[in-house]
Amino acid sequence: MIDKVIIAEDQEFANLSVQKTMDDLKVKQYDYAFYCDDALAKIQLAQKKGEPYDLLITDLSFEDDGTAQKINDGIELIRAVRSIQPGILILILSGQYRPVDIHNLFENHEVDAYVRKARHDVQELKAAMDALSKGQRYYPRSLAQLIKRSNTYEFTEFDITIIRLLSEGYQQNKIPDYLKEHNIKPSSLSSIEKRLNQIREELGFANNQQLMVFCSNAGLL
Amino acid sequence: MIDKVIIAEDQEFANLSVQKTMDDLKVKQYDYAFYCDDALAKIQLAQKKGEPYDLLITDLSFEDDGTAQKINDGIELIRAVRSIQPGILILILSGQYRPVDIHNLFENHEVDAYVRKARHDVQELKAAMDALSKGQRYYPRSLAQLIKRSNTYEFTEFDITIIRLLSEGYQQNKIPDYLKEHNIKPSSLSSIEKRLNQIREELGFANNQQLMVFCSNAGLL
DNA sequence: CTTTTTGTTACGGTTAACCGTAACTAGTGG
DNA sequence: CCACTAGTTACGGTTAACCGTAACAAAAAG
Repeated sequence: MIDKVIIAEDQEFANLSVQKTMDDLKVKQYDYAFYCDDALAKIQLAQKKGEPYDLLITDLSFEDDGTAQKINDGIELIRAVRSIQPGILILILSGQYRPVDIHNLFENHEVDAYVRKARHDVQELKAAMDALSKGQRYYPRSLAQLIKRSNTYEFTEFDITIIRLLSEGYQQNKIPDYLKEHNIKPSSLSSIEKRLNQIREELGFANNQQLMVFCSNAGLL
Repeated sequence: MIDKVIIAEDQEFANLSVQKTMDDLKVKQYDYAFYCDDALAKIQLAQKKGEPYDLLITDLSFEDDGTAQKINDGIELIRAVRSIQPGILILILSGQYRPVDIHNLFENHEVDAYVRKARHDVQELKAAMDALSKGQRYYPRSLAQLIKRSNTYEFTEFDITIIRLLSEGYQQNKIPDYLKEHNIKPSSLSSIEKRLNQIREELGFANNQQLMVFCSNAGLL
């Protein structure tokens, strides 16, 4: 059973509605936080007291307002939480498609459920909670399809570096210098050209501009 | 006074919380819709009955689920509503920065208030409602700054066409053919080159890839 | 230690993109 | 009707990007 829940969500609208849903579901105890740091602190404290949370419901993107925070991102929060309480259930509640991030979460089995802030999100959340309480995971299949479709291709760290540099206005023939300075393994112009060529071919893109837009939309940059 | 409100918001979480806020603010009557078409129909009906809404609270992006809809976008909804009830107040409630869209809304004075789904959105919404009931507009200044910063440059329709074609993988020297086919006025390769050059210069970009990412982030494509 | 495989780099030819200049066109105003 | 201006187009030279091939290096397999 899921008796104790912590909600990390910076949007007040969403936070409130999730709380209300917890009421509807008769969850015995839940707390909420608007900042990752606060959520992490509460989880840590509960853990020390021997009354750990069963489930973390968290957004992926947190907005930076004035107050300085150590953690300002859902992914980082998840990693931090997993390091202090590996067994906690994690439910992602996110508004944006961030195919790359989500793909990683899927791959590493770091999360147990995913609910999008979308048309029937309340029902989705209830269904997810139901699945979790039965020991199941919960991924809407629409999401799984999206991931597959938009991220068949596996970008390496090297790829992302190149693409990032291009998106910052670097010229291809100046990238080798940058790579050498930063001790990145393949650093020749040939390697860069070959890699870009391969990526374009596999994704069926005609030019780099198309690739850039794709990566931008996928949240790679 | 704002006595009668219609809420158009597809996210159930947000819709619920807005309703709750209307309760808190003692708004006499409010209705809600999860689809643009539904919202528009309600506005039309109320208008005919001689009991028009004072305020429309709407999201900008609506998700396409199975059900076919005539209107599937906040901007379109606003235009449609304005055409049948020009005097209605409009409050945007949006999660994403869409600099281009928002910039247009600002420019054309089509909206009366803007609230972002973010950290203190409930207070923001209450403050916006307060301003509106006093006959004022409500734009958070953080947003105004963002607009200015990210959209100094004014893209023409021609610019956007070119950029769109490039983002779809068109080669520059094939774009003239496309333009001629579609009877778009400047159609020579020279014009395209010159325009791109000018845009890059004004925005301080070194290559097209950088421009593409910028346009993608600005929501131009 | 050799062979094979895999990956990286170097080089040259080709194509596309870039950039300046000049010719041409259309619209404006005298 | 003739300048004048702004915008468009045509052209040629330069640079960057693309692409194939072969040499080379490093790791894996024999």
